Amino acid sequence: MARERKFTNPELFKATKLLLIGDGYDSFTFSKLASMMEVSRGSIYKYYENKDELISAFLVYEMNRFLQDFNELDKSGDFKTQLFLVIDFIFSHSEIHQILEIINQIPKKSNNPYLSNQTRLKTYYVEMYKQFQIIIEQGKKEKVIKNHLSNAIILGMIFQTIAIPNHFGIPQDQWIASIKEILSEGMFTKD
Amino acid sequence: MARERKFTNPELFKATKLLLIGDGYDSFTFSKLASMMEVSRGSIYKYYENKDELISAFLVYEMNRFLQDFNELDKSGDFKTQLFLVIDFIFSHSEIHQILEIINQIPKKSNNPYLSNQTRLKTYYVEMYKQFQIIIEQGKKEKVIKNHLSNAIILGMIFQTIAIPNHFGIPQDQWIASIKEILSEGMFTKD
DNA sequence: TAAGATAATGACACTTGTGTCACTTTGAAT
DNA sequence: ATTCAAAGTGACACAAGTGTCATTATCTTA
Repeated sequence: MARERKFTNPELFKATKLLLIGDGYDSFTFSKLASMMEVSRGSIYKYYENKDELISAFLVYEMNRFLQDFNELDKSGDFKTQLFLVIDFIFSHSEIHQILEIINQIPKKSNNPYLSNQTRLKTYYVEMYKQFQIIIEQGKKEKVIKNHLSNAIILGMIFQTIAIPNHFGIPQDQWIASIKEILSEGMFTKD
Repeated sequence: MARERKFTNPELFKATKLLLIGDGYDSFTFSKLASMMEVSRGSIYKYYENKDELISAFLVYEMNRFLQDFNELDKSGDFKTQLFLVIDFIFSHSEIHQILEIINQIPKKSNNPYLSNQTRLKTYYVEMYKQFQIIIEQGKKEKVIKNHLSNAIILGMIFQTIAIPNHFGIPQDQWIASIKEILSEGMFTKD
């Protein structure tokens, strides 16, 4: 017994993603979003009180999907296969790097009373880290990964590499192959 | 036969750097800068037409200093020593990563007639790349660096690593040592 | 087909930043 | 001491984003 909605939440998030990845957090405005959705700006306020609330909800949505996809990865196979599978996975979800950066750009306000999206985001973050830690620990146990390297640096290196700008347009598969090689064996020749 | 200035250019750039590195390009405003310098906003307009012009000038200034410092590095010693010297250097100038990112955030306008700061910035960028390329090429000639890895990816890996967030507060020297090790020998144990 | 619940709209008041400029202040040179 | 060029100021008009809300539109169901 009500009017039909002109847009769904997933549609909203799709447009949000485009704007966020294209222009970044600061340039994101309800005006742009509304005109992209061909909807009045006021209507968005019916569902989200402001920019930060919408973006938080969007990030939760994205992280959720990311973790879900990650959990569906094939967990069989030896460690090396699994590590490379994970690297491929991260590359095929390369927006995750920008998304994680946006999380830190949302100003922390002490407004929401109970479990706000902000807190939930942190939970997801920790959850993601745990998942990766498990794999790394396994690698160390199997003595494939050097034991004296901290998990933090290994995780950091893997995540950071997806953000390396490919200025010279090297083909994606060659690019990824090189990264895998450097991460595992380094850039030096064997002596 | 004129009044004394309340602030010098280097002072202006110092404050600019603080604001840019702290809050990023988008949040940078003349208001904040003026209040940080304890000067009226209008006075800054005496020297720079707008935010973009000031930031361009600042970036030129910073890149200049960076390249100058870089050129003063000890160029003797074998390749490995030199590479590690460069990595140490980049880490001790870790703001360079954020500065390079800001360059891409300045909107490109077709206003300035001749050699604008924007073009000069590109020149510096290319210049910097050349300097590093030379070292890498030498490494390849000396057969220390694997020949089949593209310079782009080697440079990218080195630069990107300085931006890895050290969430767990691992001591700087241990952190850098790990990065050097991974970059050169990888994270896998020798089989 | 009329009711009424919900969706959407657009105008309003407010905030923050921008760029300009007539005016005031300052201090070195005469 | 006076002059005056350059430095500095703050008010003004404008632009763009924000959040609100009375009003209008649309769809379902009874």
